[in-house]
Order: sequence, then C-alpha cells, then structure tokens
Amino acid sequence: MAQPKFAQIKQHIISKIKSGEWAEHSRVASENELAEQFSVSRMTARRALSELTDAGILSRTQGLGTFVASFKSQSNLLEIRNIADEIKERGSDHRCIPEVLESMPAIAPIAIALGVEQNSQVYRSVLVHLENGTPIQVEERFVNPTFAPGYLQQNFEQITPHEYLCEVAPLTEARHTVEAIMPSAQVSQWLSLFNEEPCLQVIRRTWSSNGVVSFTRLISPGSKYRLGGHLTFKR
Amino acid sequence: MAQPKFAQIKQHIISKIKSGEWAEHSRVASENELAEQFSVSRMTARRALSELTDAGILSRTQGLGTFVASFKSQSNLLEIRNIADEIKERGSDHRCIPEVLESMPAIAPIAIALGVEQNSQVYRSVLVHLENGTPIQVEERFVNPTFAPGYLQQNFEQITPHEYLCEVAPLTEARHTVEAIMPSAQVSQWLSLFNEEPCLQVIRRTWSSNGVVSFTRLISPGSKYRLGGHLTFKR
DNA sequence: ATATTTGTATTGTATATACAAGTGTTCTTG
DNA sequence: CAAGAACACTTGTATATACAATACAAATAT
Repeated sequence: MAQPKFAQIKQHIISKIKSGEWAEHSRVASENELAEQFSVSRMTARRALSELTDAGILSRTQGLGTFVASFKSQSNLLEIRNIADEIKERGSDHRCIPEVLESMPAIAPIAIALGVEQNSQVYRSVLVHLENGTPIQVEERFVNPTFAPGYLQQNFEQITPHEYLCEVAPLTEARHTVEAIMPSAQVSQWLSLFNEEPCLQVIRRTWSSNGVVSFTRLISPGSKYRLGGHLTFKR
Repeated sequence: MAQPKFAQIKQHIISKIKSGEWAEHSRVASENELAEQFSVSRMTARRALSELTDAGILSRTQGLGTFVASFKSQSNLLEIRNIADEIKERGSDHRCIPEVLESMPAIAPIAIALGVEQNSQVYRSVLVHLENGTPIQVEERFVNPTFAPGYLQQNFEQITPHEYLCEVAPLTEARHTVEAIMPSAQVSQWLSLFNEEPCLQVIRRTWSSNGVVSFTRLISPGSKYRLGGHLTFKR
C-alpha cells in the first residue's frame, strides 16, 4: 500500500476543498457514508475526519455532522525562529559577541516581568549576533538567578543562552510580543547603525513550572531583518 | 465519567512533563504499559499518546518508543489577528474610514506580488481603522480583479475587504511578513502622526487555488500597536 | 571476528463491535 | 393544536483483535 487508506481519504477531502468544490460550511459525508464509499471500516473513515478536524480544516458536531471549517477561523500564525538557526539555514556564517555579562539590581519593570522583588539581584547578558560579520540582532536578556544560578559562568560563544536555560530549567511556556521601536543610542552602536533606523523588537518571556525564567529583548534593524518571510531575493 | 479515559491519561502525562519529573527526551511508558497502568485497552492508551504527539508534546518512533519532545522543537508561534476583532474584543469602538477605492495600473512590484501583467489594471483600497476615534492601522490592499470583479462596488464600512474576498474567492493560503519601517508622509497623515515614529508593517498575500487574490500592507504605529501581546496594562 | 538470522518490544494500520450522547424529525397522545 | 415520546442518524468513547513495519539486541552461522 503506497499510502495508508486514512491518508488517501484525507487527500481526497482536502482536494475537494482546495478546488472549491466543497465550499465553506458545506456538509461532508458522514463517517458511515465515507466508510462505504471507500470500502473501509467506520474507524478508518473516522480517523481521516478526526485528523482533519484537529488540523482545523473540518469542524464536527455530535449529532449534526461534519462540515468544512471556515477559512476565517484558521488562525494566521507567524513563527518566531532562533536567529542562529535562521542564519545557518541561509548558509551564512553566524557569530556571536558577548557585550555584557553582569549581575545587577532589578529596576521596576524588570522586577515585575521576572516576578522578583524590586532591586534584588538579577543576571543580565547582552549578545550581538552577526551574519557574515554584519550585526543583525541584539539580544538583551534578564535572568531570574533562582532558576539558573550558574548563568554568568557560561561561555555564550559556545552555547546560546536559550539552549543553556532549556537545560537548566525545564521550560513550559513562552510568550512573545512584537513591536516597532527606535533603538537607543547604545543599541544603535551595537548594531553599527549610523543613521536613525526603525527596529523590530521581539520581547520574549519564558516560564518554567515555578515562574518566569527569563525576559528577553531581541532587536533587529528593519532594513536587515524581517519576521516570517525568508527574504531570499535581495534588491 | 467526568472526563473520558484518554483525556485523563493525557492530563497525567502533561502534568509529569510540566512538573519536570519527565525531562526532555526521556522515555514515556509504552502503549501496552500505559494500558495496564490505567486498566484501559491499548487503543485508548494509544489515543492519548497520539494526540500528544500531534500537539508536538511527545515524539514517537516505530520500533523504538515514545519520548518527551524537546522544548526547542516546539515552534514559537505568533497569531496575526484581525484588527477589527481585536478592537471589539477589547471592548473598544471600531470604525473604518475608506480613503481610497480605485482601479490603477500595476507597477512592477505589485504586478509581481499579484502575479499579473505589468501595467494591467488592479484594484486598490486604503482603509483607516480607528479605535475609539484614534487611527490605529492603515490597510492598503491591492486586489487581482480576476478573482473579485465586484470589489470596487463594495461598501467597506459594512463588510471588511477580507470578509468580502473570503466570500467571493475560496482562500486556500495566506503568507505573512512583519517588519519595522518609517511610514511615508501620506501614511503618517492617515495615522495622524505628527512626529516621525517607527511603524509595524505586516504584509499579507492571500491565495486561492488559482493564484494570488490580494496583496495587503497593514501599517500601525509602534506606540499604539503591538503584535501578540494583549497590552492590557497601559503606563 | 564478522556477518546473518532470529526474536522481542514497540509503534502503525485496519477492522468489527458495542454503547453513549447529541440533534432533528416524525409520530403519538392529551 | 401542542407537548411529549419514539425514532433515525450523527459523532464520541472504548474494547478486542489482527497483522505490518521498524529498531534493537541476542543468538547463530560463516
């Protein structure tokens, strides 16, 4: 069997939807009907329908039937990737310069974000990521020392902070925010920006089961970096 | 039965992982072991494992076993939402002002993005979205007339362009790019920005089965809009 | 010693069956 | 006529079973 039966049925349904033959909200054959059409058991037909439902392509209601889900409900997702992976995948050279590695008292917004007491000591690291020698991202990270007491002793040219934290504290959740900002003079200098230029700022908070592990700002110049699209063709 | 058996098993596994008891890449009980532990059939235990695998929490290899997936592989996804929905969900008032609604010849980059001949006629709309009277997003959209010949006759104070296009052409795919830019003078005016301010620009291309339906630029000021985070507490 | 075979544990696919539970229609009854 | 009961059809949960396919280790043959 080249393809398993349930996969063939999935393909069949997807092609009907993509071709526009089955419109949004239109009824899809029931499990029993599909089973008969394809000469399979109900459980096999059911598997095809269930997996497409999990994928958000179909929508089912007990007692009513199965329907083509509305395209609107399919959320538009954007993947936030690791800059090092992204650079390597492009076949470019990735390097990383640690600029700051220190312990400092947490000022109010940092303390709130990390869930620690104000002015308690937290770790701070600033790394600059280079693609073929050009600075492309500043990574400023504040770390809760409770979860990663050995943070300051790491060599971040060898292991990325994110990898280290994953090893030390089992991460359970991450939240992201994306915004457009003008970089501070210090950040401009790290990014070697001579003219004022808008930057994309990604803020990430990572959680372990007991609280916030780290709070990170990723800042990239708008002219050299964008999220989501792989800017393959340069102008 | 309060919760179905397969869901209870899923819960059990998730709690073990979240608590850190089961580390990354560590082995999870096999289907048969789980079946015995919970006094269920192998198929029920299997369902729990399969669904967690689909969700990216576990990873399975035939012949080898089931393992806790690495947190790293869990991609960080950001949802790009509809501005109108977002505003309404915040309990604010949403209004929309159509600024431009015209047919125009496609200049090179637009023609390429839409997959039409250069200088052929395409439709263009510019809408300004307001939250409680404050401009918060400019939506500039270029539409392939082949898929939506009646586009210019719509009243976009009643129906959003996206909703209309979904009705007219069955959308099958959408791709997004996010970047930071400085707005043009015209955009600044539409957004009522008096000072130069960086903006978040989302570029979206939507596809039907036969080609690109529309090409959209969503521009929002960095001070009033961010992606992903619900900025609940204002300063 | 090295290759081959065999065996075992595991996940993957597929079927037949049973009953529960939700939805809507039709029939019955007051 | 209207309320309720019965029914048909749907998806949801659960089980028992069979065999295929893969990975790895151990036994065996060369």
